[in-house]
Amino acid sequence: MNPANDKAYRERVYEIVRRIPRGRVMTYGQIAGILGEGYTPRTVGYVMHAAETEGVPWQRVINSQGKCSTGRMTIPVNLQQSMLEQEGVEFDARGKCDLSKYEWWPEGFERLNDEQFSLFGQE
DNA sequence: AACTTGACGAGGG
DNA sequence: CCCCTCGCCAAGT
Repeated sequence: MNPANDKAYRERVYEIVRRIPRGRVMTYGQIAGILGEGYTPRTVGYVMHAAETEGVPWQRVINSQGKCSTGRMTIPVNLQQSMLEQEGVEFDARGKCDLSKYEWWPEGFERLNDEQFSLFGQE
């Protein structure tokens, strides 16, 4: 099966992203780690392409260095960064934010198996 | 089918 | 802290 073409595959990523609180962020690798099997930081990044149209707060997902890496694509880095700044996330002059301060972990879900995922969607 | 290019990340120098 | 290499895996050419 082709992960990126599988709706359920993408939904797992979005399900997590939708839960990131305002003013907090998660990294691609972190999400891949939580989902486990079949997910890698790269595929999570790829799935985020379509996030804009899926109604998820895509701006809250950044790279492991605390920077926005949208620059090479259609979305300008400054847009993502300014959206986050509007939520209260502070960046230094080099465009990096303090992950130890803003990184968010969904409570109790350091790693998800199938059973946990079904619970994850419910409040 | 080969080859390049990413919204990535860890590790070494 | 910056730069490079390598592993990763899907897409575009």
